[in-house]
Amino acid sequence: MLVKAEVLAPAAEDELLLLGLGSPAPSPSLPSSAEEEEEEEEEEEEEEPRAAPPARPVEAAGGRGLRRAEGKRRPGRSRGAPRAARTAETAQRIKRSRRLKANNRERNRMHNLNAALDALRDVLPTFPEDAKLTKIETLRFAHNYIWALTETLRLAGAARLGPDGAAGAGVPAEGSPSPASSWSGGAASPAPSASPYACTLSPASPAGSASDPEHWPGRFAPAPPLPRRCL
DNA sequence: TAGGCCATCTGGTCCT
DNA sequence: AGGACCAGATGGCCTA
Repeated sequence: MLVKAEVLAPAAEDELLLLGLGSPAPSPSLPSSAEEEEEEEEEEEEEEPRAAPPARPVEAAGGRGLRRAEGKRRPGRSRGAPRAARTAETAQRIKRSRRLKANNRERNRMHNLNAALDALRDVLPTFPEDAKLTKIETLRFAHNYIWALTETLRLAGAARLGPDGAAGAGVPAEGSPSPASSWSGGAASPAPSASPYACTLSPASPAGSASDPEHWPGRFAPAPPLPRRCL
C-alpha cells in the first residue's frame, strides 16, 4: 500500500542511520528491515559492556598511552569523540534501537488485531456484499449480530416448547443480552423494544435505532433491505 | 476543504 | 529487563 510505504520509509531510514549508513540504501522490505534491526541490536549488545562501566575520566582512556610515555601524557582524544560523548551516543543508539523494536512489535500487534477484525468482517453479513465495515461498525455490528442470533436460538427453543414456552415470543426475555444496554457507546440508542427481533442486522441495530442517522454512516444507510443472510 | 478513518510512532504502565 | 497493552499525537487518504 502506498500509505504503508510512505509511513515505513522514515523508519527504514532511521535504521539506516542507526547502522551508520548515512545515505539511504535501496529501501529494504519490511521483514528485512526487522532483520537489520536484529543485527543492529546485536551490535549494540556488544557495545553495551563497553559503555556499561561507570564513565571514567578521560585519563583512563589514555591509560595505555601513559605506559609508554611516562611524564608526557597526551591529551585523551585519541580519535573521534571523547569517551563520555561516545558513551552517551551509544546509550542513545541503544535507546533508539529499543524504540524501533517496540515499534515493530506494536505494528505487528496492530496487524494481528486488524487480521482478527477482518476475520470478524468475513462472518458478518453486509450489504452490499463487498462493503467494508469500519472497525467500530464491525464491532458494533458483531455485537448486535450475536445478540440477534442468540435471540433466534432462544425463540426457536421456546417455539419447540409450545405455547407456554413461547410466552415471550417476539419479546426479549428479561435479562436477555440486549446490546443497547451495554454497548451503545454514548449516543446510544433505545433498547430494541419495538421489534427487538426484527432482524435488524445492520451495523447499528438493534443497539442503534435505524432511524437515528448518527448510527448510519453514509455508506450503510438503512435503505437497503435486510442483509443477505438475515433469516 | 472539513471531517472521518486509518496506520504508525511514541511514551507510559502493567505484567511476566 | 523485556514484552504486551494502551492512549495520544501525527500525517495521509478519501469522500461529501
